[in-house]
Amino acid sequence: MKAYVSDAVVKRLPRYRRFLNHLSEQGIDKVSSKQLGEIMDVTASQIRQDLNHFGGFGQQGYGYGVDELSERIGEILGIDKTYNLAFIGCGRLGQALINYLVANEPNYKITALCDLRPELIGKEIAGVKVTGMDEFNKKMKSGGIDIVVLTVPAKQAEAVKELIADSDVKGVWNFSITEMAIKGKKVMNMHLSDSLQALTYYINHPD
Amino acid sequence: MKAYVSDAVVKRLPRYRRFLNHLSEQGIDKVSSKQLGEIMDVTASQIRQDLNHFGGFGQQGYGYGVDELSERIGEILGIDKTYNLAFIGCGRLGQALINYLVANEPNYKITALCDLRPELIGKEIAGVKVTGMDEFNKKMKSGGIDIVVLTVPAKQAEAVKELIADSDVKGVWNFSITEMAIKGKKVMNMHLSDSLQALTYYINHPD
DNA sequence: TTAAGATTGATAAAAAAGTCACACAATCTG
DNA sequence: CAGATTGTGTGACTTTTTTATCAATCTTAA
Repeated sequence: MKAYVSDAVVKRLPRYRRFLNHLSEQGIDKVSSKQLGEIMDVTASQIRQDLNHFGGFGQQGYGYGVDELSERIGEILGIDKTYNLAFIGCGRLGQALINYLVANEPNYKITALCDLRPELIGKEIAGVKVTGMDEFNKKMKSGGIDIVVLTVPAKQAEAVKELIADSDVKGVWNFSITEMAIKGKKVMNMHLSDSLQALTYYINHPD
Repeated sequence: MKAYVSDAVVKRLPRYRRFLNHLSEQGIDKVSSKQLGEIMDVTASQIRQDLNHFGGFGQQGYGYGVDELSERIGEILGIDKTYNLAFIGCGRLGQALINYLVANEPNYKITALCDLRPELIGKEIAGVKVTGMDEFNKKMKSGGIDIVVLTVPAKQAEAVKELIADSDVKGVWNFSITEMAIKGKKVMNMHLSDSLQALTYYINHPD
């Protein structure tokens, strides 16, 4: 078990898992680092080295058990445990993400929802009632929320920064245009349009 | 003008632009690389070196004009020109993205929409009618679509791969779980849940 | 108008981070 | 037992980031 794991490795873990799950769906139950590398377009070396950060999951002369490795990577990521999510902003994007998580990521529990728009307050989404900010603040302060998902305009994102900073929330999945950095909290800034703009660059600069 | 620009630089360009636009909104019209670096938490050197790939946009002894630099970066990215987008999949995520683009990115024109679900076909979103696949195929083949946005389940994503490969589409903004690589097309694989899983890792491994 | 100070554009070089190839004992499969 | 493949380490290599220069030239204030 290595002490430090680089961002590059962490980012690759979910990708390994995705390909492993795909193999599993195809009924394939074992895979060597060489085979997996060919499918994923990375070197066998890198796969073995990445996994080596966390210990040995394979068997010499055999390879890796597809389901087992997927599960182990899940444990490394911590996605075998459950997490309570609070959504700030329940517009189209918020609802799309809720929808997506309910369908694909059962370990992320939708626990609290809020929005400023009166027409959304009181509405039930994925079995959870949308509340206004006052009630939501109380819920945040009473604890138990692990991750906040921010799907609000930049201005409102700024406004809830302090609320998050004062809570025991551990992470923020930030889809707002604002870039967040909150002391003591992990923030994943998504910036969807950045990626569209980068794609646009590449479209205009084919090699 | 340098020949090769690394991915890392391209990815930073939209971020520079975001911060510049934020400064502009605050009424600030000039900024030095040093100041900008402090705000963005990067070194002044990196900013100057990144921009140096594309030519000089600043003035000695003065700094950079905020609006001008933002505009220039926009030109480098190519987002000063307009692009025609086709959406494959008009569920919640598709609609959320359409909504977002209409509000924030006027140069990306929603041109064609399709979905398999009968209840969506015929519906109008952002002034464009959702069609079934047959009609959509025709539209794709007749050309003029620059970017396809994929917001469908993995299975359907696989099915449209060929359609995209045979079209004159230049890029794919892929939100499906499938990882795409299409010869001659630029693909930006989004994989939202990968980032949530990486965030989960960091929550469990605070430093 | 002029001098002082600031800042860019450009280049080079050093440092850090990340990737890859190779090696080989250990040990599993068949 | 033969063949395959992992776990692990090492070193080379590539890519990216950072630091350091310094002439050119702009702004600003006197």
